Amino acid sequence: MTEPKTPDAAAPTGPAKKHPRDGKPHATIYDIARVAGVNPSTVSRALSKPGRVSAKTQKLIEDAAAELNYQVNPFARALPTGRTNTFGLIVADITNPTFFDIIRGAQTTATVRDYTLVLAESAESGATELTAARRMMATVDGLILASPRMDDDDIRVLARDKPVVVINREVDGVPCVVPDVHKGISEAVRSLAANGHTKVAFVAGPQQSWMSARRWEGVQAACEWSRLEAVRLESTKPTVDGGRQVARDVRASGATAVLTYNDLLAIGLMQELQAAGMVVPDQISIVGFDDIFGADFTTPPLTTVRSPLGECGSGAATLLLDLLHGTGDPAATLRVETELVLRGSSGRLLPAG
Amino acid sequence: MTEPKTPDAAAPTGPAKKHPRDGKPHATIYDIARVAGVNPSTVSRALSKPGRVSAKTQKLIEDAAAELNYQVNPFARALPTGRTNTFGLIVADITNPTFFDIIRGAQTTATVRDYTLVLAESAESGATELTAARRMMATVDGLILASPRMDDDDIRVLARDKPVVVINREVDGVPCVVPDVHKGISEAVRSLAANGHTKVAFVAGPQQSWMSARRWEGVQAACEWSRLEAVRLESTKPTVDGGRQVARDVRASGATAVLTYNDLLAIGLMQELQAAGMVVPDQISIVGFDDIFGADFTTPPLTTVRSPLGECGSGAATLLLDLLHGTGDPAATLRVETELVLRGSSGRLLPAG
DNA sequence: CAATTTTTGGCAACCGGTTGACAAACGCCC
DNA sequence: GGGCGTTTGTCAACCGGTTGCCAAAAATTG
Repeated sequence: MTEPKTPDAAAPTGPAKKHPRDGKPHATIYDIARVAGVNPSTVSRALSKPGRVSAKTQKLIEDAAAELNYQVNPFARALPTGRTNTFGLIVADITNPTFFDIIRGAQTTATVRDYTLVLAESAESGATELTAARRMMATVDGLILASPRMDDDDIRVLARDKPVVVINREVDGVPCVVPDVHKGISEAVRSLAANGHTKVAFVAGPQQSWMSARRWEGVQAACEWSRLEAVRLESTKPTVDGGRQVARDVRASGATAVLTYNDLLAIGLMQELQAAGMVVPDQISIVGFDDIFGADFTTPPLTTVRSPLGECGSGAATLLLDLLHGTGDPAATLRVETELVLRGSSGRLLPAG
Repeated sequence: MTEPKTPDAAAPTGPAKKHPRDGKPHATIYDIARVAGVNPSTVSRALSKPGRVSAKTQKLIEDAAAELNYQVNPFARALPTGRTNTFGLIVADITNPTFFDIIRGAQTTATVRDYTLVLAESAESGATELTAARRMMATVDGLILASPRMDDDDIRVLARDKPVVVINREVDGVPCVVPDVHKGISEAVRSLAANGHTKVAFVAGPQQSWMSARRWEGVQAACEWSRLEAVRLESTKPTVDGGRQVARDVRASGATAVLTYNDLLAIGLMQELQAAGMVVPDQISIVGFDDIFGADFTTPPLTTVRSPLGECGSGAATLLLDLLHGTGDPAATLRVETELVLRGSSGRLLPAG
């Protein structure tokens, strides 16, 4: 490049390769071997293969390691073995609180099982997601995809390389964690029917969302069973803002109860309807999905079909870790139960007046 | 351990070392070298040192790499160089939405600058935090500590090893990103004074929280300036639940306006006071801190002193990355501005009646 | 006490890149 | 065409662990 040639002017603070920043380089197994008076390979075994060396040398080595306060170099270990004790989690959108709980669940399980979590997001784009996934694949032992936007086939290709677990979607041949919408939705619809509602609107989520399709199916089925009329409305995006925007369609639909693809839509919708002077739930009932953080901050607090998101995250992590350790079914689907959380935003319809 | 001795029963699916799961092992620079008819080191240079090889061989090598769809092995690269293109972020509590925005900001910046973010949490414990930090240090190029709970000295020790940036706290000699509470708080207190309040309570956060101390100082100073009385109340924990618990102390204090250490406390407090029949803001004004996600879901929506958390996250990441690339001041403090977000939970005190 | 089995530790190759030193090849000028 | 400086590519050592194989040492047995 355009660098001056004077060699001694090159390194200002001179971060000599190995020395992290200041003083001494980190201790290696060779240092330990020297201190303990044994061979490096013996140190390696003492530190990773329990029972392979005699108790005496074990102690010798451990003492030396402690003295030098040795820490394994994860890269040196990963290079020959391929194991990193790390797994990746890719979410569609970090902005979306749905994923907060999933992240938390996965993170917790990771820590407990002595793994490290690496996080990435796909910005709701299948292409970005695939890129992120590919990049991650190189550094992790396995991957969790939460609400993936990429094709089934892409997922399967990834899964051939290393264990992959999918959340909120079912992909043939890949282990999945999916909330079973049935119970929660039928509870919700039955509750609405019992409160005198006859026409229910469903505000759908993104087109590519597998989950949105399942929820609409569930709503249709439950409405049919309870002999309610169900109409589907589209949203522009699955956010609070999207909820506000769909408000006029909701009013135009003539439905007296609304289920939305997720809580954010429900919250935005409720805000907009209230701003227009409607009273919730007297004039319209609103039911969300997921029971995200903050769903009970609203007035009235939001009735919602709870998906145990934290459980999804930790369940997926457990599935993955089991897979990594050889136990666990490589094509198991973990179904978690949904349930209605009845709060104030749904209830009996008051006669107009 | 208690493992059976039969050696051939050990590997059920027998994952042959290198082969990820199924077929062929990944391509290496040696493979590329063979295909392109050059030396491996030439391949290495072509792929990482732009301009070091001739355009002709460059192309030759790139084609071969594309054909074999080569991906560098990050471990092999990290081993000699020590660089990983990864940095860590440790937050006190993933449950706490304050950190959501910080995570998001950091993550975004990381992606833009082609870094990977590794996440960990400390469960609000200084000891856990230090352990997590130590563990991470080995695998990352740098570290961001958000609202750290460990000692200043521990932080400085870490910072000697690799670049560290701290959010929400000031540590001498370590680059920090801190919201400057002054502007936001004085706006808030002035607004309260203008609305006829004379006695203000501050609900404090965790003892070890540097930020809580700064906020209390800020409130005291601003109250003095506006000639309001300020009292300090303690909370058990900085959560919605903690907010509920502190409600009786708040009533007992006789204050007509409350500032809380964070929004969660404010939300919990408001819920509890409303449940007890008090009207917000007619009987009591409530002001939170941070403007977290969901702060505007409440009724009335929460007035709060906004800290630009996303900006903190991205700012810290930028600081760190600059440090890693040699630019950037190793002891700079980035101050971000706070501001009052006036919503419905604060206002004029109505005469009792 | 010798013979045999089991432990235990050492040797050396390997994982897949990076990099300093050096030599061959090249372009340029007189 | 010889002398000189610059590219460009090669060699070989190295990063720090892991692991198969073997021999020495220790424990067990007849």
